[in-house]
Amino acid sequence: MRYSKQRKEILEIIKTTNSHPTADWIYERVRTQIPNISLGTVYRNLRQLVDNDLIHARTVNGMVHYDGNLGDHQHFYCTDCGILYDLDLSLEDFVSEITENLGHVIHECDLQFNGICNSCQQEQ
Amino acid sequence: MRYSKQRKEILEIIKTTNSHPTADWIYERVRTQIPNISLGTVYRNLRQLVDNDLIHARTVNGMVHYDGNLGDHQHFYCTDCGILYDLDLSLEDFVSEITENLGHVIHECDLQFNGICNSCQQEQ
DNA sequence: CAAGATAATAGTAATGATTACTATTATTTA
DNA sequence: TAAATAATAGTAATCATTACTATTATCTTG
Ligand SMILES: [Mn+2]
Ligand SMILES: [Mn+2]
Ligand SMILES: [Zn+2]
Ligand SMILES: [Zn+2]
Repeated sequence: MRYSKQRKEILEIIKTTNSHPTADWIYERVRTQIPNISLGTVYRNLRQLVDNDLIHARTVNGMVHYDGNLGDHQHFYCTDCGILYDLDLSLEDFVSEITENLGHVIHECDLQFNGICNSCQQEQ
Repeated sequence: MRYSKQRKEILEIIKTTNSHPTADWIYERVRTQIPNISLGTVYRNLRQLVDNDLIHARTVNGMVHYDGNLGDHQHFYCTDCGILYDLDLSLEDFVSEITENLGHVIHECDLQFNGICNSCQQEQ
């Protein structure tokens, strides 16, 4: 992976913002530094950075949000303002942490594990 | 909400399958019963059924999967075969349940809460 | 420091899932 | 039965993302 100023700038933007920006937001932001950058370049770099595990991607409401925080953490998504908050929870008491300490109201708990299932392991 | 045979058939398909089908899969399936049904009709009905809480929708890998199981449950997504398994976990020991009892290998834990955040509640 | 090798870019076209539109048809209600 | 209107089929439009291509920038190696 070579380092272009486009790639450096995109990575810098994601690393220095904690608002989980979308591709379009990043595109508008990087254009203030590199006005003639292509939207295709932004998407291509985002995919490369995700593939090389330099950033993370997560889909919220059908839109991909990018995350420069690589540490193991969870999120709270507000369906009203659309902010995707970082959470750092012990799994035992995460519900009371959110509702009592942070004061958020939980409408939905979206919990999903990804990995390789039992039957797929048998086949290898 | 009136009841057309298209709507009845779509709901029936989702309620009687536990494989979390996509819009396109449902479209192909319902076409065996109603050959000239429109893809637009499938999408329109899926949205209506979700809005009226008769089915649930969840996005996995950028594709929307529909779920006729309205009970509170979690999922295990296999990145190899793409199967989205239902889980019914007590939150205390869900990891050992998945790894030890079910034999799946967890690569990712995707945990997200949706609701109304503290600051949004203040404004109302 | 060249110079060749090739990864990355800008610009644009294509894709694919979903939504919008419109004239027609089916369902409900009285 | 007939008016009111929700739903439909078919198609066009949208929008995020990906693919393509000729050109440019970066890396490597002598
Ligand atoms: Mn985060
Ligand atoms: Mn399910
Ligand atoms: Zn909020
Ligand atoms: Zn599997």
